[in-house]
Amino acid sequence: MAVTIKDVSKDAVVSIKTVSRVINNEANVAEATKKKVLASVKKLGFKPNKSAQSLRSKKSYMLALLYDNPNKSYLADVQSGIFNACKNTGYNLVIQECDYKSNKLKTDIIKFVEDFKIDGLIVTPPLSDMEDFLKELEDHQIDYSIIAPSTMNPESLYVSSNDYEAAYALTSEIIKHGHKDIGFIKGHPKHSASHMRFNGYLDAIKNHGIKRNDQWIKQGNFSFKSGFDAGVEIFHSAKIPTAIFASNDSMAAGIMKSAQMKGMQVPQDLSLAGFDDSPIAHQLWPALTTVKQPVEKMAAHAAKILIARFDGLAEKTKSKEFKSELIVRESLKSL
Amino acid sequence: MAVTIKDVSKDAVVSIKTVSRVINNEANVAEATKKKVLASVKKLGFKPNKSAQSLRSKKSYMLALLYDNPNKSYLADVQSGIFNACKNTGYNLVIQECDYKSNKLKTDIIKFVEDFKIDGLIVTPPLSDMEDFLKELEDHQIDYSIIAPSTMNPESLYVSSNDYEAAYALTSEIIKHGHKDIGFIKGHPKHSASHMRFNGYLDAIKNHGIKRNDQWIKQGNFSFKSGFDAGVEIFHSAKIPTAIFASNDSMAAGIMKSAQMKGMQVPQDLSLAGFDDSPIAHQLWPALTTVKQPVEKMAAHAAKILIARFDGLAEKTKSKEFKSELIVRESLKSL
DNA sequence: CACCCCATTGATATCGTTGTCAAAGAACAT
DNA sequence: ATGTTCTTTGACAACGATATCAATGGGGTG
Repeated sequence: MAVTIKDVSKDAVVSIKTVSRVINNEANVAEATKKKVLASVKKLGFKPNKSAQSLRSKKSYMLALLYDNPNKSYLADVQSGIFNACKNTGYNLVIQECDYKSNKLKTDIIKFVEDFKIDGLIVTPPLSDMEDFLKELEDHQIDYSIIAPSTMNPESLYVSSNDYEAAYALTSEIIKHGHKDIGFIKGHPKHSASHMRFNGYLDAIKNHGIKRNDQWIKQGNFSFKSGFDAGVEIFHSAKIPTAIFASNDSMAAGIMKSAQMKGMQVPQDLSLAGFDDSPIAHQLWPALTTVKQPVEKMAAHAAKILIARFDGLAEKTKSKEFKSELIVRESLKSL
Repeated sequence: MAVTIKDVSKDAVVSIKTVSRVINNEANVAEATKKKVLASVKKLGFKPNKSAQSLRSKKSYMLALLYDNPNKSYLADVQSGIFNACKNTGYNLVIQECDYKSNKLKTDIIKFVEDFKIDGLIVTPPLSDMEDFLKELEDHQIDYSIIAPSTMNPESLYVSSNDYEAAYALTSEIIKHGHKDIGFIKGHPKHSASHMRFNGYLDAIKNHGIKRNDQWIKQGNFSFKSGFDAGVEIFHSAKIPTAIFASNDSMAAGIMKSAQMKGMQVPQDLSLAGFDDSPIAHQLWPALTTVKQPVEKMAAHAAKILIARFDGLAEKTKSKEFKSELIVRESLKSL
């Protein structure tokens, strides 16, 4: 039989309520009492029973990760980060796959949260970009923390990355390698990251005096196939760019394939850049020049600020922007 | 305030215990009573409170997925399968990352299970191959279900795949394409799948009258780098095989890179095959010939048999072997 | 010195289920 | 008719925490 609060109270010769006060860090407990109780807790190896706590306090100690993103490596990183943040906090994570296109999305999620008494949500793109969805959560007083928000509302909890700057930097790097004819493959239109990356690209070429050529700018959706298709289209045009910047690595891989099928060599005939530094980026040959976001750290922080809010420590941990890192690999060549 | 068992008992005019009996499908409830109660449950939208159930019944309704596997796409698939199986069962999943090399592994996991009162474990390779670890679980009477066991103990719960046969079939397919000089890259030695795949390869070449050439057989560990290194070694030898079968896709990608860096073309100069059908398999060019396992379905089944055991339905859902599927793509060429 | 206030502590009710055990009634055997 | 067994049902305790509210006592105030 496990150790209960009762055992501790006996051992420390105080009431169970006092033990409860100590383990919940409540105010108004004499320092001496606190020490005594903590000693007993340690001695007996007491761990509060989650079910009993939940039952009485109406909290589940469960966070849920909402996602609708086919990128498995991204999902794995996000999860991993959240798990690390949850460690030793008493909170646990459940994963909830969603369909952002479903018109039942809102009601389904509300129901899910209420059924499981989820304490808070961690929302990833593209759900994080759906204003009406977030509004609905607020209307139901559901706490949430956003990874990659589209607008940085100072009152909401979020972690963001500097996609615009990173795309600007990567584009500048490509230009620095002597390229002037640079294509761009846009990401999924529902992800705000797509627009930030695109704007970074646009501003970078503009500031370097390069004119935008819409023949080389294609709409993709972050999938390999959309990259491949975009490549086929671009390589069909009269003049072919010397470099292409795809909004993520999968699409860059698609372009690489379409280029190679056309008999072009990367990077000799075409330089290529992606975004995300997913596993494929370095497993391709040539390996992709790309941008690495600290996804795990971001996810961990998203979880931390959410938990901090529950525990009334909102002051200490705040929303934050994370910096990405440029990774230059073989797929980018100087002209 | 949510609907409780008390509300239902009032509405159906029975005792709360009888409601409890009905929702737990206990025996010895008159058919008429059962109907009456179920009607009230539906009418009021009653959902048992998990915390209260857990507290009283000493069950957490939580399964844990144990893994120590760098393959993110595999992890995502396994998870996804388990989540699907959990849906509507009342069970939830928590993920636990492990370090199979840690000497604290056993005690850590036991502690984890006891702290969180985990009802059952789903164990993936390479943990599933550690006999002593599994023994320890049994000694502590912890229920578990294995994905890809090394030995199929009829008394334990498991889902397996026919790695041997699949490797045999794939090797035969390579031979059918006219290849006689076929290299092989072994997987991580701690994964039983590695040996099954290797044996499939060995038996296939033997039965086709091909002699084993140990210069073309290299030890890998499922990582891209180990594949790359193996490729470098092989291509360094006097005679180079016309085809290489790597025990997974990442290693095949590594070989592809090392081949291309040597100026060899795949599949013109070298045919290549992988295993797993991970995302990279079709994002490479040429796309990899490989073997696809129904990982999601397997994981779902692993969860199902575990839950069935808890619910005393062990008879209906049993351990099972799943069949893999050969996927022939561009990387394999006829000589 | 009497009074009040506030910090500290504890007795007990409570959360929403399941477990125990006994009672009531039906069914069957003698 | 009586005793026995089995099925069905309910009253109440119990799980292990937190919440409420009252009791206690030390310190400050007039």
